Amino acid sequence: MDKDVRVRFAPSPTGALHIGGVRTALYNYLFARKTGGTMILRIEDTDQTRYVPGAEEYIQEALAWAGIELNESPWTGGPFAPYRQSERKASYMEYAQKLVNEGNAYYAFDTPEELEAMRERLKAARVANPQYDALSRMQMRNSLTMPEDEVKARITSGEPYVIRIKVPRKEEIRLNDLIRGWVMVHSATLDDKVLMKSDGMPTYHLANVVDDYLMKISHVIRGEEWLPSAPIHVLLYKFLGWEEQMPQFAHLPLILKPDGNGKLSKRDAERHGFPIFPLQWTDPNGGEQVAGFREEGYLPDALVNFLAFLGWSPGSTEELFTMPQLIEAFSLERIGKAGTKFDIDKAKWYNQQYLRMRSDDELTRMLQEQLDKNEVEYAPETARKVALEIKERAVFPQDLWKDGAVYFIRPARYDEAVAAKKWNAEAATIIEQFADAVENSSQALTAEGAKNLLQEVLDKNNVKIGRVMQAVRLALTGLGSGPDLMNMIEIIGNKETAERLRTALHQLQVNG
RNA sequence: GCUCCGUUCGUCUAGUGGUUAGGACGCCAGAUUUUCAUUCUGGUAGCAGGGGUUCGACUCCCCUACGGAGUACCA
Repeated sequence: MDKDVRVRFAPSPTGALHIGGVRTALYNYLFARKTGGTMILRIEDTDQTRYVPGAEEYIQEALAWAGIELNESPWTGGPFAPYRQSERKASYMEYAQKLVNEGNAYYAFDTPEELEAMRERLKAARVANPQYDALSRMQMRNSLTMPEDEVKARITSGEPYVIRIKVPRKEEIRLNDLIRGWVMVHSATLDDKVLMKSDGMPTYHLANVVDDYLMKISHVIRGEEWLPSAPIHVLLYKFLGWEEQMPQFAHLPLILKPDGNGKLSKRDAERHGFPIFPLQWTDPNGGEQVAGFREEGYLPDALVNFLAFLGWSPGSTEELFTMPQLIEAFSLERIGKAGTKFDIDKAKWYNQQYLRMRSDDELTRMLQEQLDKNEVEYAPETARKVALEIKERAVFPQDLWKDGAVYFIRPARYDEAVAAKKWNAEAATIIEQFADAVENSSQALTAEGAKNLLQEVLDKNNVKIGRVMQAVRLALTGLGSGPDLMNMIEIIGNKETAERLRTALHQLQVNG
């Protein structure tokens, strides 16, 4: 019988959400929607020393921006609240206690120095796997090596202690990962992980198992970095008597740096000049500011599409998928096993595709935003025409402004290389006559009208169009490249056109 | 070191014993164009290596190499 699908994304609020985290959240979300299940967000804040103010708000805003909706979370609430582990603190000790009572966990009083000494000792003895385990625990200070009343006395006297899982000495632990198949680990290679810390908080291992059980999580979809500790989690389900309710696991391939190898880091992103965080993030401590995809002009649906394809593919040759289409096509089986290098060029291509699919209204609004930001005066209908004129060549919304500025602002200077090559007496003559013709034109020039007018001038002087167009462009925009000039004349109008031509005639030296 | 995971064009990938190994990004070339971009067309380039199994392996098994992750009272 199938359980209801309930998945969770469980970030810890230690800073900005990494792009890999966004992908993990996305896969959880797609799976939940695809199966008609429930998407849950749980904040894993059991390490108070690493808590960063603002991180939670950041996570919330980032997911909302990406279009990842939450059915249950600290913000939306839900039947299994609270969704913050720090607020569930009370429940963990109960289960840890149960584990101790049943002989599956024990109290340990070792100081950090003693632990360090133990590791050194084992290393010196050339033990292959120096760790706190079945072999070494009987040499340590814990409830397995101390009389019961001494343990009690230490605890009641307030001596700090942790609770460790008692990993069986010899046992095959098997787990059927949905992406990797059967994974088998021998218990002897596992160490007695701390379950409850001396500050009374659980570690990830205990907290995630307890909460996943209590929240009736059906599938744990998380990064591959968790695979090595998954056997510990399996053991906990077993010890707690929850084997039947144990969720299915799916460990996602990692996102790697674009060159060389290794996990993608903030440093790699900076080195290559692309963001790694969905939103801009300001470190509340250092005040350091790092870029976000959103601020760099990436469209959320483009980023989502790109991210979805980083480790997953629908099996068809289509590449453009909106969120509903992703949901429709998604399946865990089609997630790859191998790590994936981050390719920003592909992300840019997606952005370009999505940008040009935006409606005329949206494109216009994007340009207007840039115009306002740059304090440029404009007529709304002009902004619209320019936006449509630029749209095919833009990758980011800010390109609309970058390439569109010439429609609103006269050239402040003229590209010297182009001037040297294309500006000559012949061109100047044509441009002068063209300026006259534009001024004398009784009606507002259309692109076609402008073209005809120019052609007349050219014919009269017996000059081919290719010889002067670049000069006209230079006169109108100051640049050597750009969108169609005749359309530009129509957009900026007769007067502006003529004035720009005159100014250029004035400013540019004729040589040759 | 130890444990686990992985390995198809530069990159993302399709491919589940018999394919000219397909697509996309990038790159290169050509066409179009008033330039650049767009668009279109074409091209470049790959099964890590070695053993098996089989009539036949990219596909299944083993080994090696290489890469990654984990190895905290962090998640």
